[in-house]
Amino acid sequence: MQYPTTRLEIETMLRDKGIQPTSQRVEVLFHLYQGGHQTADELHEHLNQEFSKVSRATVYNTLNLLKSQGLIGEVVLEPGRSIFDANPSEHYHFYNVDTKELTDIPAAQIRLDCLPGYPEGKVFRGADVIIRIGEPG
Amino acid sequence: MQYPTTRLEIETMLRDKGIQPTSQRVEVLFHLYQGGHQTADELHEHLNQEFSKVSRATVYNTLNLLKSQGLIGEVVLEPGRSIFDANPSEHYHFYNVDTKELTDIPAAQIRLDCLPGYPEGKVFRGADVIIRIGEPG
DNA sequence: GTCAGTGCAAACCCTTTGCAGAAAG
DNA sequence: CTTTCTGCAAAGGGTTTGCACTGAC
Repeated sequence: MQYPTTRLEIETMLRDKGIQPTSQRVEVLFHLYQGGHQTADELHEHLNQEFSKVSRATVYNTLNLLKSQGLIGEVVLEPGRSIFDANPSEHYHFYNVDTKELTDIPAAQIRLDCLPGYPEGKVFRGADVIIRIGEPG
Repeated sequence: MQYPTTRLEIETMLRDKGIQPTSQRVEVLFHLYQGGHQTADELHEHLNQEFSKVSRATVYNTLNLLKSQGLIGEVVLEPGRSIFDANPSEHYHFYNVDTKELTDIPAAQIRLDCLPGYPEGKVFRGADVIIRIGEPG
């Protein structure tokens, strides 16, 4: 998957989705695309280093908006640790428990369909898969 | 997997694990075994209906203790929604998005090993798999 | 009598909300 | 000018912590 790389491309993409491309929204997406996986708070800090001022509330509101529009994803790693993901399409994750690093696994590399089947009459609505890895020993 | 069913069996199990089997701890486990999957708060409420008094703090402390000792598991469904699981062994979950019901999937029914492999030098440390299902349409 | 466990309330963290001011169309 | 967005600060929910009390050995 390839993300828009310039602020202009992001602006266009937002407009296409019917989302007003305010400077804060463009910056949030721009930075999320650079980092790949970031918590709301990390994003907030990065933004306020390179960009004048974005409030925490706006970062959260923007992330929720983008998520509800299917432009980004969210991964819950632990009770209090939620990561936003530049990639909104179906895919899974390695979580390095030593470095706390998160890396993508393409959906095709895991076969969730090798099950007996879903419960009677139910259909697939998506899956969260986090494979924890670490140093041997 | 079969859980201890009586308080006496639970007491014995705790003692075997080197955990002091206080009445609160036994009750927490007893109720978790009955419900299967419960939030800390649900457990706290159930306990205070049938059992004299267990504080929220003790419920949380006990659940964390039991989890750290590998006697129970925890599943994070959403940022603010964490479920404790009577079954601590490797297995996965269906999450019914309509009813919010959680059901177990035996580990053998999903082949996570059908990957190219783990990143260089890393080993498997466990996996969280939540397959969201719902009514068709 | 000593040490571990419990209960309460306050503290904490992350996230959301209400409202006034600012910006966009 | 109207509507939407932003920022701030306050509120919210779930979880943890500090400390005195209770209970187990």
